[in-house]
Amino acid sequence: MDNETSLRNERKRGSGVKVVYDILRDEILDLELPPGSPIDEVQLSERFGMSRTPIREALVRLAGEGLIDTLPNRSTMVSPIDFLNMHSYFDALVLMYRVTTQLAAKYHRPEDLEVVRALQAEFAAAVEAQDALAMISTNAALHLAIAEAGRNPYFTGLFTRLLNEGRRILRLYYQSYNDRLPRRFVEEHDEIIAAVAARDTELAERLAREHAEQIVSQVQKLLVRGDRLDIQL
Amino acid sequence: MDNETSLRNERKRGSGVKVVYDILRDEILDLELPPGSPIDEVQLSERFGMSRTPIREALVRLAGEGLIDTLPNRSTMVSPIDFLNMHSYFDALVLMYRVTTQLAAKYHRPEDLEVVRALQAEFAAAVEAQDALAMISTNAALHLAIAEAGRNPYFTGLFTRLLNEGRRILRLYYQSYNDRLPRRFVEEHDEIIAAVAARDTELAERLAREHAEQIVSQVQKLLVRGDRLDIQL
DNA sequence: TGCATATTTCTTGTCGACAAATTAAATACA
DNA sequence: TGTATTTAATTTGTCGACAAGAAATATGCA
Repeated sequence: MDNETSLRNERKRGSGVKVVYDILRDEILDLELPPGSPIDEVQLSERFGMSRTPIREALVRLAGEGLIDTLPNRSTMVSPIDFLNMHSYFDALVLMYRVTTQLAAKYHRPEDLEVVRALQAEFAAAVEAQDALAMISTNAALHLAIAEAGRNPYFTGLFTRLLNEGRRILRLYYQSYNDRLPRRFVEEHDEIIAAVAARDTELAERLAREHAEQIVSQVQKLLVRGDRLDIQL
Repeated sequence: MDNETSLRNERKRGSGVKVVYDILRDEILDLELPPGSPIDEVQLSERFGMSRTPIREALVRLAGEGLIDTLPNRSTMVSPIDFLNMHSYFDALVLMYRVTTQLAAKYHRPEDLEVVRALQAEFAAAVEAQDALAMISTNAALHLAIAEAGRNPYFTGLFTRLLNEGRRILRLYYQSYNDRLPRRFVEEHDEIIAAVAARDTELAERLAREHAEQIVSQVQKLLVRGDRLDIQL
């Protein structure tokens, strides 16, 4: 990728770290860098046309979010997906779905709903177009927008992290996303948004819970199928 | 502190970052570095007797946990405590109390309870000795041990962060911790531990919730009092 | 040939120095 | 005297180089 190194001289001071961080983060979440991939600092510094210092800073941040694992004095690699403790993940995901949606119903402002509805339209379009990748990302963006409307940075922070992890997992199985299930998700989204708009916290929470459990059970099915196919990570 | 610089030559490769990180983290949480304090890299590098590189790495990690704020190309400082959005904090704290205790009741193993009971004994001793600082730290350690028994790293991660934040807040008001309220906490802890040991998830969750709300309402009283005293941060 | 030891290679961790951005100080001007 | 502009000083961001630790390779010995 020489268009990255060519940016060497026109780069603003301090922006280098963010660029590297963003690109690597996306590549990890999109599985372009699959779990277990070795991360070589000099290689990256050559690729991005900068010294190892900003690269290392980006890597430290990625490690802080659990996206890469660093073995002291030894290699660093993309974090494996922990299929063994997946139930922990699902527990946390469902709870964050519930609580962020509930808080959104409580604290949202009119302008929040505009963003949410726009993203829901994008999600519906992705479903209509059978674009599984777009479904995954717009779905995450939608639920994150709802969470933002709840205005609790602690929950949105954890939820962001969980949705990112989910992006990696779903990426593995996006082929299986071609049945009619996504249409049901569109309807459920509409119901959730309506409950949020009506400030019905109880209903919003219940719908979010059912929606989340729906997704989880679906993903779990995919995981079981994956295990049978001996997918290794 | 020359005993820190004197470690210059006997330092193991790679340990420098951890040392700086741990020390700064404690100093921030104990309010030895109060919110808003400027963080100077060269000053720290002189203090710890190492170059700016490992110092910066430690600072990046601290920034990742929200303990310091970095202004690009400008100074970096200890993060202020956000009193305006305190309710977000309390919401998250109460929920984590509830969910981690509930999971502990579900998933704990016998050896977990030994650790928990030992920490509860420490907490009781701190209460008996009227040592407010020890109360704060042993209380956090106790609840974190309970959370660990629940075996959900996502929840324990967020809970750790929240308890740390709480350490900073309580530190502000530890003088006010001299009434008989802590004794009640000891009893509540005993009840919670008993419910966890009995694997009564519902009871454990309810007790944890009441316990957490107890603490929150108490801290809120302190905060109101603090505002009246015009404490600035 | 098989195994232990020594050597080389490779990657990371740390360092000192320089350059850019910002703030503080100093100077010029009305 | 007060304000605007220029200059100096301070602090961060980046760089290239070196050293330490671990892995890979080569060497020595039975």
